[in-house]
Amino acid sequence: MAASTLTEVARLAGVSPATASRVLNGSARKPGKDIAERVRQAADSLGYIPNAQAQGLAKSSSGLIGLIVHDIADPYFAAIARGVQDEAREQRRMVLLATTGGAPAEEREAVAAFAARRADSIVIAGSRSSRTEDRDDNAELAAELDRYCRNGGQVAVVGHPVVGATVTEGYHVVAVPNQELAGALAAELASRWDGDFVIIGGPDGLFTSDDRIRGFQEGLATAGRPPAEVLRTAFNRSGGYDAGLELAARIKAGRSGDGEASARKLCIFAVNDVMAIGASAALRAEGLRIPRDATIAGFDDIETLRDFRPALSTVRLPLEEIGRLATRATGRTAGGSEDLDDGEPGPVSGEVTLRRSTEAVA
Amino acid sequence: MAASTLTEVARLAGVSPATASRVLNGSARKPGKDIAERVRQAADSLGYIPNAQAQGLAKSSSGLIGLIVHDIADPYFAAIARGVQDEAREQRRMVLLATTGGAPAEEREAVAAFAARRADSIVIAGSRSSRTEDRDDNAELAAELDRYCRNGGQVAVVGHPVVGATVTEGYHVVAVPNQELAGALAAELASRWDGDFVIIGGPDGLFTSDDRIRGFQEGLATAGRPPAEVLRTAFNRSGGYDAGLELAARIKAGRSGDGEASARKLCIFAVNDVMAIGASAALRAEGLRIPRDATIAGFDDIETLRDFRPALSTVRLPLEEIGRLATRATGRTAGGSEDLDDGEPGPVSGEVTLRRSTEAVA
DNA sequence: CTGTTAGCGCCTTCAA
DNA sequence: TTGAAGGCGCTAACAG
Repeated sequence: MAASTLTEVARLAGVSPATASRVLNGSARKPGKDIAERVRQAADSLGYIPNAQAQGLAKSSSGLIGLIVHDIADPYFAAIARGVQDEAREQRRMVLLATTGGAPAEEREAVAAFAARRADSIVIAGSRSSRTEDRDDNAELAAELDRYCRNGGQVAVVGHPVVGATVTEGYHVVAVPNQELAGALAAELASRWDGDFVIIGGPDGLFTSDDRIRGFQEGLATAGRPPAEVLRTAFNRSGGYDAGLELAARIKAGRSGDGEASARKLCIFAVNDVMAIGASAALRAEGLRIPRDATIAGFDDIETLRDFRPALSTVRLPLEEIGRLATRATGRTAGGSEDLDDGEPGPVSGEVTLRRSTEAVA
Repeated sequence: MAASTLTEVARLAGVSPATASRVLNGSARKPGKDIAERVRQAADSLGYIPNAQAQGLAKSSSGLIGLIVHDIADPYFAAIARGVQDEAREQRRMVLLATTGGAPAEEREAVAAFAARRADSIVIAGSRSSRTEDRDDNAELAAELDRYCRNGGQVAVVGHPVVGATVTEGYHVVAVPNQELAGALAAELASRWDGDFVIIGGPDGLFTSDDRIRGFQEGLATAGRPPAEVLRTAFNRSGGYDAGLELAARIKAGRSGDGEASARKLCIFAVNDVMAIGASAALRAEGLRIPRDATIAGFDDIETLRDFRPALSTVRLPLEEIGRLATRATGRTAGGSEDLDDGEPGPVSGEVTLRRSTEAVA
């Protein structure tokens, strides 16, 4: 037994499919009140559910919005996804999910899949990368996106534009001031801290990571500090853990050592909270304590991690709002009375949040 | 400029649309090698992307799988979502996401929306509830699901069956042994603990919560312990926090008090990790320490929370696998050579994991 | 092995 | 206001 169709409803109500269609959807012209009622009754007596595929085919628009993330279980992406989902719900659209692990090749695939499903818009939340190994894939991704836009699709990217995209129409970027905020964080830390700084960063070429590193270094420079050493590692908890082990070894060596300058307490900046937590875990595992033996700060202010102790200093990012903004940027319904012609989403703002993990301790 | 169609490709290749279709998809019959090549070239010279909506309409099947969760930003659901997404990817299907906050009315809506999109299957991950206030909505949800199944849809529910569902075909349940595991946890704790137990539970009527409470009580009984008091609160972090405050007050009162039995150290069981973390935060905020002043255990073993200190005793649940199993249960492709006719997914297994938060301390 | 002919379910001109 | 006809892009039966 298949789902009942509009034609069946029409027949039962004794009208033409066209009329039934007009009743059951917000068509421009309104049918007679009496007839409308008959149709509606027929519809739910049959448990009629419109076939969105057919509707989509006919109107060529699907009410679908595609969301691309690295990993939906990563709280950073999960938070953004929540924002996207919320906004989509308000716009009465549905979210299609794709996870790519950050590989541009898979992102390209995802875009193609969304295009195939005729998604009205696509939100890309994962960080862009400029690693040379990804160059070709990035080019293909850009091409795929261009095509998608040229066919009328709307794209919003969180953070950085996709490398090599050439189309401008329908292409939006939700700018995240990673660099400025990292700079502000560095400034704050430098002002209450006279030890050395170390940065735990993601792989070279990851924009988000690179921006935060650059900003932090600038902040240090402005404060008259020398640039911090940068440890490159994976952009996740285990990367943070590895780097943490490395640092723990150094700290211990410096401590038991000959009392050189290296014995000054280290302030660690991990380019995201999850990495910072990993690093903290490693330090702890090596018997070091925060903020006693070293201090540490992260970035993002992930909600789930706020109960950690010592509380993690970080930069608060309105992740949910970012998701919402990205979605909204792609969702302008035609014919708004607004004067502003769908201006780009205002740059989001973050906030340096110092907590216990970077407190100076006697 | 609209996306190019199969017909255009066919024309360019000088063949009929049917032939083009046969080449470009894994049709049963294989066209001539030479002709196939021509079609393929035409296709990607035009940047052809098949219209999934049209394909779906023609084949009445969409390659879509609907996922319903309470909140995608909750790490519990995020983990399950990852499993679903992984499996879907392997099956070359896409995931449609819906979040409902746990309200049966919204779940019903989501099911209807999935049905409209002709999703091949639906995975429901949120806990069922039997609260009387939800009775009507639950009934409607059940009816909607029944209809969906009758129309050939596949449904998998994590945990408990939906209340009132009457159809059996296409209807799968991934059983989670909440009760048994909670019992095992209670047994372990009781064997190394002689203080009082308290349970922080979700609202009355939430199956997952109720099962875990019941199991824990049984475990206590088997160990010859009196039943624990149950505090009802919201099924999330802030619920845990509230209950934690309440308990903190009691502990402090008992401590400074007249040295009655109430001074025995309390062992708290929160029915999920997130609540346990909330409760811990409250205790800490009130100046109490774990496991010194009270001990606490949770349930789920959420990955992101594993770095908390003191490490949280809990019951490990293979969340990702649960998502995968649910998806697989709905995804049997026709014509497998398997002998087993799509048996229900084997019950998942969890594991009691005792860590520092329940350690006895001098 | 290829091409032709019908739809899949709906929307949207057009004419009545 | 309502109905009839055509098409959205593709697949699945038929014929050749």
